[in-house]
Amino acid sequence: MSRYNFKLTEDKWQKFWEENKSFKSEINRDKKKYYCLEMFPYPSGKIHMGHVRNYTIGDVLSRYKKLKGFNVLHPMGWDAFGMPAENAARDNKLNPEDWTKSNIDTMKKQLKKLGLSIDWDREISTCSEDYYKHQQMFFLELLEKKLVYRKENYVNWDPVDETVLANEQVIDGKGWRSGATVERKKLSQWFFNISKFSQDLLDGLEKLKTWPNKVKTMQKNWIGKSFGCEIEFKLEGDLPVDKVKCFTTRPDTLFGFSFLALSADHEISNYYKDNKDFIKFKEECSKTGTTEEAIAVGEKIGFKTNLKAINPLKPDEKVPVFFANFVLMDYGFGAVFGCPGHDQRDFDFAKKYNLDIKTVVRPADKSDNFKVEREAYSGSGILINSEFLNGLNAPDKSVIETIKILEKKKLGKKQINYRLKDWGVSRQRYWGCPIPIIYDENGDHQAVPKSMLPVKLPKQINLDVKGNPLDSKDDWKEVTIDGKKYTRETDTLDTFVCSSWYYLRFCSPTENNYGFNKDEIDYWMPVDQYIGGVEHAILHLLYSRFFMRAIDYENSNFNITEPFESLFTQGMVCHETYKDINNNWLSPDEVEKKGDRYFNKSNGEEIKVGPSESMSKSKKNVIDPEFIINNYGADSVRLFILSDSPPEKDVQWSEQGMISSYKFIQKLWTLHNEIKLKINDEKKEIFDEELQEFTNLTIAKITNNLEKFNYNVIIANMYETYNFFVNYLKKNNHLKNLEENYIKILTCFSPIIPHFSSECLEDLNYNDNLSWPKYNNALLDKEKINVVIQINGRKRSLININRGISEKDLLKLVKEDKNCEKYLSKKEIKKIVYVENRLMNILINE
RNA sequence: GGGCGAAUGGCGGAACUGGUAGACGCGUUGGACUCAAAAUCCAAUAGUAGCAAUACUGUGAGAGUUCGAUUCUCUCUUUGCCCACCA
Repeated sequence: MSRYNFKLTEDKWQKFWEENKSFKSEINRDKKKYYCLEMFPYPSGKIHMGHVRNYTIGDVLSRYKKLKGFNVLHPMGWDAFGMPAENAARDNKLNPEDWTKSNIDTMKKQLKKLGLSIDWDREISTCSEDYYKHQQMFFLELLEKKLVYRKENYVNWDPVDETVLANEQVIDGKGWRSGATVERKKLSQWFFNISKFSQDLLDGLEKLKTWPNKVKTMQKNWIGKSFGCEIEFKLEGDLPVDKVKCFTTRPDTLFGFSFLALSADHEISNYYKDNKDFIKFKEECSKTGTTEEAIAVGEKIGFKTNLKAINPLKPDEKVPVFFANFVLMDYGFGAVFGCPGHDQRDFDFAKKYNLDIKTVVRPADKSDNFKVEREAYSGSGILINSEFLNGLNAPDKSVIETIKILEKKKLGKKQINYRLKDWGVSRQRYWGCPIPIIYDENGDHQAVPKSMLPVKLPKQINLDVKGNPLDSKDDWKEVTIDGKKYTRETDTLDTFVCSSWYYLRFCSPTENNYGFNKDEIDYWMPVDQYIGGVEHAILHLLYSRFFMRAIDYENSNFNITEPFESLFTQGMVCHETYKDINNNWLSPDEVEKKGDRYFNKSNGEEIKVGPSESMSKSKKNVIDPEFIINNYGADSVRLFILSDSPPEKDVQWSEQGMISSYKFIQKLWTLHNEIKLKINDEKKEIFDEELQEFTNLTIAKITNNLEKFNYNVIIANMYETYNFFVNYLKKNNHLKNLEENYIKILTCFSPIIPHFSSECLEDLNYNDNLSWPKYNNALLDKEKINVVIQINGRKRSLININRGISEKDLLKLVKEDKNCEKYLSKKEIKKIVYVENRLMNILINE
């Protein structure tokens, strides 16, 4: 017998699958479809371990479903637009397209080495004209449906690079590249009206039974529905404004009203734009750190106006009006009614500016003399000091009652508010999908005629300019249509737009007239299982859910509204981090372990070992998958990446673990050859029940664990199976039923280690067309079973009996049992709990 | 500040619907093979006591429900993740 040569075997099968188009998927209405999708990768250069984990999980599922008889769609593509390409191209004097395409080539080869069951004929890339053409059409469609609009909005502006920065590019308030202090700047940008679907997106979550609750909760919070009331406050003062609207969830505390706070961007601020103190105040506001935490914890500051606001329920009561840094312009109406007694933030503000703190809610167990002192009381209770509202239960009853009263008096009305904001999709970047809009000489926008789509990105581009490179590309920017001159929109679309509909494109990747073909969509959609990182729990998934609704809005193309039927979020791949004495990060292959200590390979210095963290280039704690695949083989890598932790949790990369997976494949090969010998044995006469039972149980376990994503347990089942066979074959020969059972076992292993299984099956003259073995439920219950005997709840013995023995007969055996005898003799039995075939608990007097 | 999880040997983790806690792997220890090492194979491995049979303790802490709790309920501790001045 020769050693298992993973290189030859894996190459052979990968070639076989490719040449035979083993994973090609076509509509077949006689079969049930299964659409398995993993989040497509960004072509950053090389695949990383996170990809290996993600795509292995998806591949196991796809292969399993295929064996189960489903018509499986398992595609792969590239999320190919984005900033890294632009940066890398500028740094290396390349073209973003060339950089991206070469990365795709590399990564595609690497992914193929994993032996994934992917239909590569459906490969798509979002940076191809063929893809973004349809995206531009969608954009124009949404524009027609008024789901796209243009408005002014604040952006992070880098004054040195003259460019817009994404939030993650702002580090400590400074631009990541230039180091210049980032400014807020108003720019006119394109928006998708996602907030129109707030309620619908919220309701849709209810239908997603197999999404992790964690993700659903995050989306729910992100949408942020709150029930309350809009109230109009009359203003008095020396300005030509006489009223302002506020949104509140607690109108019932209106008698605790002691100030009104406006956002510094509120329209009333226009009257103060030349006021020196106000300008100073605004500057002060922008100083408090930029991190969200700093803003949340930061000091509350205000600017007092000469205005007075009138309490609508108590017209003789007038309170001061402030501008305050904690009031957000884009939530509610950019104005808050302050009730310091029952809101901590208002309380802090009132303390600082010496405003009244009125108590209008008391806890149920306190008297009406209760007074808010050290901190606001925001719990439930009873309304007090509130005239006609006194005695109401707060907040449940009192809020509804108050709204009724306000509505009757025409002072306000019930309102539901959402935190979800419209999606700004403009990016001042070159490497993205061009927005198909042109501006005429008056600056008015209009759609690029559909016949002129796609608006192609210019191939030649100078990236060494300030701001958006497209802005400087005059020969591209200026167009003449029917003799009229226009200027193109130079903003490109957020890459999240590309990934919001790619799952539709996979269904009909070559459809030329439209983004998808309805027949194909009807057959393949929705995605039955979507798999990816939890970092996309909010934006990507919400945008995709929005996009399905938006495309369907007023069209009704689809029978479905939710794109992803099930969602699985896998954990990250982690590794220890290493630092030398100068606090420089070191990569694992620069480090050598001797005993419990670690040393730098090149100079022998001792290394500090840090905590295990998600693999990242910046911390250098990365393991290159290609290197590992070349060394140990794809099956070993697949085995290891699944073995150590449940797929939804983080997994710790371990060289030891990797080696042991490699060895396991070798051991399986040795076992295979032993089994083959015994299968070819001439004298096959014994039909063994134990083997039959074991195989049946194993199939049951693996099947159930596959269904529940307990992939780590499947690896344990595989080891168990190996151990069983090794011991079993030592004792048993001339087996008639060995071949049949072994083939079933190999089939069960094949989703995890497909190359190895295919090789073994072929070695025994079985072809690839096997189906998933069924297990027999009846056979799961063995004749002879162990029953636990407890005495007063403590395990005292284990008795091997025939299934279904009566309580009486078992008790007899128990009394004879030497372990139980000493506890039971001369003791009175008070009670017996008998769970058939499982356990007997005998209660006695001690 | 708000929300959602998690806590089991030296480590990663198993445990169906409340019914034998610690499957499987790593590590460690001992042994076989070898001139030796690697590889491989065999055995042991929660803790305490014991030669052993066995007994007691044990799933973050404390209570509760139950014949019986890793699993259900309550309180607390620690920890992770997400969101964050959302009116």
